[in-house]
Amino acid sequence: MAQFSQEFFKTAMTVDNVIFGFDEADLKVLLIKRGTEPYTGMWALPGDFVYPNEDIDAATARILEELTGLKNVYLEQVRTFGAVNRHPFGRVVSVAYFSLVKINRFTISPSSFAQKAKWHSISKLKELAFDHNEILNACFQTLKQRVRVRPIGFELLPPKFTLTELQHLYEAILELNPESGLDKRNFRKKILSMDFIVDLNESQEGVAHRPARLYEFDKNKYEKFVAEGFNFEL
Amino acid sequence: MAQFSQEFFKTAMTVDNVIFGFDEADLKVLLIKRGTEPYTGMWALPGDFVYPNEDIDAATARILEELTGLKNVYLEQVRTFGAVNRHPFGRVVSVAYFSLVKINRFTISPSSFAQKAKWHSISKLKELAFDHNEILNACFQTLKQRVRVRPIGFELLPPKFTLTELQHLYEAILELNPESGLDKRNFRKKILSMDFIVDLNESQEGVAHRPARLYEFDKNKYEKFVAEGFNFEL
DNA sequence: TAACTTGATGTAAAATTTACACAAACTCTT
DNA sequence: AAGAGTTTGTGTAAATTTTACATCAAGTTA
Repeated sequence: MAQFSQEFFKTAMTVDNVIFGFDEADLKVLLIKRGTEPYTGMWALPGDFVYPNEDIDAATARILEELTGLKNVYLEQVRTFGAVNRHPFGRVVSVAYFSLVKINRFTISPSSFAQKAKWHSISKLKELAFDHNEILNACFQTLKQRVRVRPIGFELLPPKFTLTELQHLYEAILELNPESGLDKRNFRKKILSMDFIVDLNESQEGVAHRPARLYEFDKNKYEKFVAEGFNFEL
Repeated sequence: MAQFSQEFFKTAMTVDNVIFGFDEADLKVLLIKRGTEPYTGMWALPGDFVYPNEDIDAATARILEELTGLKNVYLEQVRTFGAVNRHPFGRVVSVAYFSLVKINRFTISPSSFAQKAKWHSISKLKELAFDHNEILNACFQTLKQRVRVRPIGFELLPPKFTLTELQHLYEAILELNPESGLDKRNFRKKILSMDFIVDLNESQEGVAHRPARLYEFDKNKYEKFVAEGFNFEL
């Protein structure tokens, strides 16, 4: 084993956060336009250095709050990227996270460090700064897996949602094309068999067709079922 | 965003590796007895600093090879632990990996950095150095999930194995007690329906009972099936 | 009031999962 | 060499889950 030595204390840590949002029928990612070297002017994941006295999770929550104003957001660590030459200015190791936000519940903070920030459809991404394409992709794959086995999709929807919205969300995340998509009746059967998705006895208003019923995700009920051995699976 | 500054280049990176092995009926972890400060004399995960010009994956492979002599081992990154005070000597961020080895295919290297290394049953672990209990636990949970959905259990078995051995392996990893365990006939039915687990037409020798047939995992066949859309699931 | 759009709903067939018990093959002991 | 001891290997029926599929209902707009 290497001797304990100051020689090893020369790495910089960053976090990069893949912020997912869902808008109508599209899964989106919030990217910033870089205002500083390197990769100035390119789109990149929002991220920052981890401060010396800051936990890594906290750094991620911090940049998310700076950018969106949101606290208590769903956040999950995915993987750490530390290839020797991934950053042109030195050894910079980045811990990747993804987070799930309700896209219409906030406006991107203008006072933010980002020169410019914008939602991008996941299906139309260009080349990003650093190894951010790779990071984004790893986070997307993890989201795909998680969403089938944990009830986290709701984090992307408004508190009251219709079953069609929920279905479209899953189809977007799982990249199911319209017709190999999920069967409407079977989807609803499965969802409604989960008693923590509760019918609010309210309807949509102002739509030019039969209004859909509204539902909400009851987290407390969900946790109670889990404690009794229930296992979410889509 | 913080200005780019040398102030951030003061972190040390380590890797810690949860090396799993399977012996008879028990899932085990290879731990070392620490010979240096801090936590001298305590059991810990094998790990080391990441060198300035070394990729993180490579550092993990290096310490694994130093300790076991093995190359080309199954290795998976799990999560990064970076709580501010996790290391008493400074900011040390650790990337956790697990690896799967065939426990009888090597002897622990005496020329290793470890004062002493020993296999420990996963079910009887004491207190470990640093946050290594937490790390070990995270890796074990990840293994539990992975093993149901990827054919990695074979990495822990000799190249030729019996179906009973395979079943015991799964029971150990999934922590199924003998009788809520897997049904023998159903387990074999499922395994044998996967055509990449091939009957070698050989039998055990020297056992004091009916000898079992030997099988092997055919990775090429498996990958062919995957390419055709097959999805492993136990 | 007719046309348009999306919402809501049930059933039968197919596939998968579960539960379960006994004869076969080998070694060891006497 | 016969019997005891131990683990291997195998099939079927019932229960459950998954799949495929079409029509009427409830609103708005022209």
